[in-house]
Amino acid sequence: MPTTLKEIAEKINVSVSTVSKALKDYADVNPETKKLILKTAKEMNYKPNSFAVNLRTKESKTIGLIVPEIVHHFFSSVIKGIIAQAEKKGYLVIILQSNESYELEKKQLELLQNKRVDGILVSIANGTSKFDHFKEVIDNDTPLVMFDKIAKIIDCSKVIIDDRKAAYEATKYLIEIGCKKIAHFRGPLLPQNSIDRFLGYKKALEDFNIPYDSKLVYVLNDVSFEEGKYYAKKLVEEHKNVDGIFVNTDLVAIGAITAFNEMNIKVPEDISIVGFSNWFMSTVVSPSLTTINQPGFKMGKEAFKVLYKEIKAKKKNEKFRYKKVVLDTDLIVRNSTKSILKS
Amino acid sequence: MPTTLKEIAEKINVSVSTVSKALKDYADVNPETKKLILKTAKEMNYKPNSFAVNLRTKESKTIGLIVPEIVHHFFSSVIKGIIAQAEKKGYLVIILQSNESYELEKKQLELLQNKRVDGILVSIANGTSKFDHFKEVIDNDTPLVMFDKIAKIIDCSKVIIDDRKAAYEATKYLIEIGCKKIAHFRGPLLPQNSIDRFLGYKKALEDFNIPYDSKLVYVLNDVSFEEGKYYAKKLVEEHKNVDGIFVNTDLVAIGAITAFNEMNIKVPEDISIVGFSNWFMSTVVSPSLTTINQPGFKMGKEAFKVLYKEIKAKKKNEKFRYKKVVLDTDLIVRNSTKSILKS
DNA sequence: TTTCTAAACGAAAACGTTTTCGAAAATAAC
DNA sequence: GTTATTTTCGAAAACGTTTTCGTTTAGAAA
Repeated sequence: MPTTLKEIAEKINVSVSTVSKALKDYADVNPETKKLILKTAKEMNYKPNSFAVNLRTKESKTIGLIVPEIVHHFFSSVIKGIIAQAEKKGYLVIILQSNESYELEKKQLELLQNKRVDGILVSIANGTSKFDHFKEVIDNDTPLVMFDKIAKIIDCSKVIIDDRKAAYEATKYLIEIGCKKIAHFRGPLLPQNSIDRFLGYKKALEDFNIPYDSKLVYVLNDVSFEEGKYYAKKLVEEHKNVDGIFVNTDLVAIGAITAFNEMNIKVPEDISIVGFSNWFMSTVVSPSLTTINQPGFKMGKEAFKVLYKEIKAKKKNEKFRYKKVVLDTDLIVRNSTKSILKS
Repeated sequence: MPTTLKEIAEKINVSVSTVSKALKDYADVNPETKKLILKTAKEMNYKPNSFAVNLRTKESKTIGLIVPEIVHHFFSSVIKGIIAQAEKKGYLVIILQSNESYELEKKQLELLQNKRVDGILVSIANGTSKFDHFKEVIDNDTPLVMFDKIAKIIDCSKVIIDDRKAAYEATKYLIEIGCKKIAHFRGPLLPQNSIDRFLGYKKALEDFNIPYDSKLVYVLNDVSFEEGKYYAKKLVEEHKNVDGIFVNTDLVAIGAITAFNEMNIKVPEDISIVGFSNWFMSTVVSPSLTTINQPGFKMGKEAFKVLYKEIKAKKKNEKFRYKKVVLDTDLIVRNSTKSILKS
């Protein structure tokens, strides 16, 4: 049904090659005929058959993206950034979600390679601890860049934040406003981010001569509102005089705030809370949550930019070095923290 | 670099056709040779070149999806549903976002058609009031289904909720718990959903003999937390004894709750509030928000199912009737509403 | 006139698959 | 032994591009 080069060619009695060349602005076609071709192409509403173009050029102007979860403020921000940047460069984005599962992640990675996307963007599932499937992608010569949840062991480009530094800043801030006994709520052991945030917390305590107490570190079973509530209650049962908490994730922090509200413990007067991620809901909760801003949109844009460079380099058979982009985070002070220093 | 049919054929001295047929389980190939072909194909790690397959079969097993906004609890839920269902059927999903802009939506629709996706799923931008670009898609014989934000004027399959009925239920509930003076916060005039929700509100008042007062209906400039706060304050300035509000969207309702909290007006004791959408944050705010659950994930699944049927029908040259799927909503009662009837 | 150059075009291969159709070989029927 | 049928295979076209390379023609140079 759609117009083809052949039909245009027949209509005005030239060859297919000439039509193709005219449309692609080759030099060896008479300006007059070119004009005619362009005109009739428009008249016949010609649109190149992308399947044929893909086959010929061996590229699809499409990339694949795997995220652990789509319904998630941070990841959807990243997705938005990726799509926005990709669109600028004429690329489309196929999105898959691993549901934090290693098996799914692996299968989807194969799926994307079989579809022959030009490149792949991935944030690793919590469930993956083997990384051979990523190696295969790289061996396969498919450009790959990881973002946010990365595998340190895999040699490829990465776009991340400095979790450790950000956690350090958050904890340091609590110390600076006068907190003396600072707890930490963290997620499960696996993802590197959890570890790094914990290490940042610990380092800040050390640097400011606050003794580290492992009993003040709570490892949650999962990152949820309920867990936040539960452990906030547990914390007040088990400890007295805790005046600050650095929480792994906003959602958990909000759970904690809710629990404190219910227990009539005043946030921030009695206890200051700092979250992590700057989810939208943190602006909306009462008191609004002091947190670390994780630049999702920007991370998405940067991730695509890096991938784009790799795709271009591969096309020209150029060598390139893997890049590691570390994005700045910043502390956003809201109403869940307050200085308790006497001035 | 990747293995082709030709390479397999040469290796074991058969023709390309035979290899292809063996891999596709045609009847006219000797079981012995078939076994051999399958074996060597596996050894050589053969993966069909999807570009060539697309060109031959004229389908890409890929659909396009346009949403107004990705960073949005409802839409990301829909996206998740679409991707999940598509994956089951072996389809991939290319996602674009219109940013509520007509121009972008139009351009992206063309983009997807030029990419020759097998079908398109779309939720219409607030900014579009002309619908010719959708007509073109249909004339072009590309399966199209609209969801949530649809164009009544366009004849195609649709998956929606009954906004009017849901709003009716919400308002009816407020009446049943004893509210006598019920305000309504609504979004801008354009999207049909806003209108329908308003009509449901109005109808409920009529049915229960509560006089409709247009001064109690506030038309917000945009759907935001701040607008919710602003109009909540305005409401208490302009009216006394308002004991219930039906709000267009959770986010606005949460803004209103926050404003009431600040003004020391007790929710739900002094005023009951019902939202709309059941965003995740509604479970997390204090008091938690009574609201209408909008089944995003299910809507996504259903939308893909309908599209899939159309794709299949088109492939077999069958006629099909456009389908209209109306999904159930339900009222989720939480702590922002409370009966004020004397028992 | 002949020779050379440049401009303009087209033939054809190639990308890798799918599928039709005819041919060959093997087997069955007679 | 001949004829009919089945089984198995492969040639080739087709999908719609892109791109190389050769050919033609016109004009310039000699």
